[in-house]
Amino acid sequence: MDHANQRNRLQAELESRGIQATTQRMRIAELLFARDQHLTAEQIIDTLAGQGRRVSKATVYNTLNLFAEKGLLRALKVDRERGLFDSNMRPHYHIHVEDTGELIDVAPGDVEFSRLPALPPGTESVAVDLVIRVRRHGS
Amino acid sequence: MDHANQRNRLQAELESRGIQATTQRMRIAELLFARDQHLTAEQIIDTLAGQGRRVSKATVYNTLNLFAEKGLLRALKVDRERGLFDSNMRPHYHIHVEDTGELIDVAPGDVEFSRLPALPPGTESVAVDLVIRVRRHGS
DNA sequence: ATGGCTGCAAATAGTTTGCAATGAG
DNA sequence: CTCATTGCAAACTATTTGCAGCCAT
Repeated sequence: MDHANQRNRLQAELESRGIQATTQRMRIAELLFARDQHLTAEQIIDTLAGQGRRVSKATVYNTLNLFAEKGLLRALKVDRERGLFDSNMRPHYHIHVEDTGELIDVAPGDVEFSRLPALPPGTESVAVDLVIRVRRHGS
Repeated sequence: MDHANQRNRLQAELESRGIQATTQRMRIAELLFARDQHLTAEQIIDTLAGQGRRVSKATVYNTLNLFAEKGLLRALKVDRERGLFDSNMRPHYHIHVEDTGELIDVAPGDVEFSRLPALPPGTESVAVDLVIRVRRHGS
């Protein structure tokens, strides 16, 4: 009962954050949290549709925003055109390959800061977003 | 003739990059390059309008994209809603104050990396975008 | 019954584009 | 004169919202 176990764990996770584990939300959660990944709203809609598990655009967006607000995923804004939702909440960084649009995860251990700026008084750091933009040689 | 000097320098800069220094482009350039700053397209339109130097939305966007393409400014995508155009092309980083939307420049010397990831083979780094997101304590 | 959730379609916001008129060299 | 640029309005895209019906409790 591995799959059912996974579902139960997910459901418990949602409910522990005050999110009702409805059918549609569970479908989205199962897809997103199957592994660390970054997906667009459209990819989620299309993937679910391809599985015969249609969820409306409005519900997908509402759910993604709800999840992000509740700390289950992180909304990324790497390129101008689309938003990404990252199911990996552990600290990590990204490499953005501009030629392909590909977004590669960088393990937190692969980046180290020996110096960081003082923050404005009265504020605390919420996140450190690092995106290394790369391009194929000579393009 | 300091102001005229500044204009001439700007005009030469545009032309050296193959950009015709038209009236509208010069207005936008004078505003943007007066100092290091990040402006939205709307702020530029409104500021120019307030000076009685109306430039159409289409031209503002076309010009900003052209400037960015030619390496005169950098398009930033810090929050989901609006794009920013940064007139400071020197390497630097940002602190984003989430409560206010404010974007603060961080001098390059205030950040130091003691470790960075290997890049995908065949690619070279174009930029390193670092945004430290902060929030007022307890908000 | 009640209140939240879903889906549709319409609305919104930022940005882009087609095209006729205008401007620069 | 010729070609690039401008401005208008319409188009577009991603995302959000109003609201009626639905579902679960």
